[in-house]
Amino acid sequence: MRNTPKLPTRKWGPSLHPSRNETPKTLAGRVAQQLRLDIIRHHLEPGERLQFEKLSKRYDVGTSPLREALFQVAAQGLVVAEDHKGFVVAPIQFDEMLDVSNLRANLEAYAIRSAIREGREDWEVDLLSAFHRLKLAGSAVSADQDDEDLRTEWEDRHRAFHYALCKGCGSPWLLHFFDELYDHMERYRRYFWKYAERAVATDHEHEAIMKAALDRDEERAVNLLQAHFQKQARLTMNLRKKVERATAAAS
Amino acid sequence: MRNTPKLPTRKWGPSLHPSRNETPKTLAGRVAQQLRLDIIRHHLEPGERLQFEKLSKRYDVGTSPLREALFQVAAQGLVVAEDHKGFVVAPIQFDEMLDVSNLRANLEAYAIRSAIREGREDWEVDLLSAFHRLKLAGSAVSADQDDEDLRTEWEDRHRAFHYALCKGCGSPWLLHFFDELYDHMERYRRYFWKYAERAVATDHEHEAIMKAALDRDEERAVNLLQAHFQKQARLTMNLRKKVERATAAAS
DNA sequence: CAGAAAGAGATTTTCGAAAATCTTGACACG
DNA sequence: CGTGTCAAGATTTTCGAAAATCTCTTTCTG
Repeated sequence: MRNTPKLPTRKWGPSLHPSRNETPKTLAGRVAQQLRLDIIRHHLEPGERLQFEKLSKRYDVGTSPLREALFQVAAQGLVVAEDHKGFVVAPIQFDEMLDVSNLRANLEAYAIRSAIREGREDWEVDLLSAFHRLKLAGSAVSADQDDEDLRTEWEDRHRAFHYALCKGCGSPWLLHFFDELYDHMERYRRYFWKYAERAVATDHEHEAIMKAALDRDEERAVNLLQAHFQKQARLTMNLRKKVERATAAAS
Repeated sequence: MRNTPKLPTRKWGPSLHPSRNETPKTLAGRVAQQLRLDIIRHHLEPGERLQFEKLSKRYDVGTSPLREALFQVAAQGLVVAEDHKGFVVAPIQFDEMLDVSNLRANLEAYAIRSAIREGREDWEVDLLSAFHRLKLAGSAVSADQDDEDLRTEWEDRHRAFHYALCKGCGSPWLLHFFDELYDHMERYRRYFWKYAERAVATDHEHEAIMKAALDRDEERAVNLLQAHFQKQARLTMNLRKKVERATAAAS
């Protein structure tokens, strides 16, 4: 045993979404996180130009960390960068939303299959508790449909539930892609809050999926999941028409 | 028609892998590209520390563009960043390689299904020509198995072939993930050149997949594709043992 | 001798200004 | 009237040095 190389903290996998883990210790990292949230929650408008002077003031940082943050978020697609022309908040595009949704459906179906085959005990436990947390948030939201914070809490738990579903698959790369896609999905979903009627009840769908997963019934679980996504897609299509009518009428 | 908003250059989708499109106009972008290549082609060792002074000299740039480049590549997972401790070339890890391979198998299967259903004429044409280019490179390589440039040319065309296979699916996000994963895969494959016997003939496998795709035979195409990946996975497992024996013997 | 504290040196991170590039609008020309 | 050129202003990109953080060795203490 010559030289014991100091063991790395994380096991392996892509260097992962910095956002959901812990708060970064550098300015750049923290700004990147804030930027992500501001975009997902529409505190920055889709298509808005992100000028350095403005952002510098807004986040109270110099150009270097700002620039680094912007690149981090750009790599994820939430902002788009053009050389020598600066950065722009990614536009809202329905086609992209459907693309993201379809990919998620495929990815999660794949994940759930692996999880059902290989998921260990703690996967089941986590999944169960994630569902209950989601359910609680769900009833809170339906009690007061316009409370922003409640809604945000529900969003977080909804993400956590789907994440828990996938987690058992044991594929860091898949979970990484999950995070990236979910950020976009959440952004789109929040966009629609402005236009849509609220709170489509989906608790029982989630419950059914979870039960199938815990029963280790691969086909049933995947079918329910696919149906879950297809329903979302249908709703999206309807909203699309609605929104397009609304914006057309406004001009 | 009040104000015609100037039409954006790219249609939609994630702001995509800057690497394969065109050379960036900023220093940071160019350095990022170079960095990617240097890592994929093992001009920078796995696990190697990337210090600013060294890299500054190597690429002849200041800290700002270097830092930005590093973040771009880190977002892709080819380098890992740790706050206040700098950047490191992502280590080689067999488990991760299998993960990447499995995900690719799933993603490409999904893509090929969509492509077969929705792919237009130009998809078929591109696929056919990509295959021929691959085949030519293949025979060049088998004629001289140790020529680095030939090998690199083959790699590029191999990527192009798989890309062409997926391209018809019309999902920018999927193609984005494809690029990211393929970079890692290529890196691993090149890593094994050092240890493995060369040039496993796979032309006929590629040809069979392509034919099935052009016949629009979904099931056949997907099955062949899966088999293609499984074969790779088996080879990888064997190599893994080999390499581990080799490195164990060396210490 | 083990373990904590402190300081020097190395390295990363951030800042502010200089350089490079893009945009806009005025002006000249066909 | 449309088109191309040029300069001024706005904005992004890059540089080099200052500030902050980490690492490693030494020293001190129990």
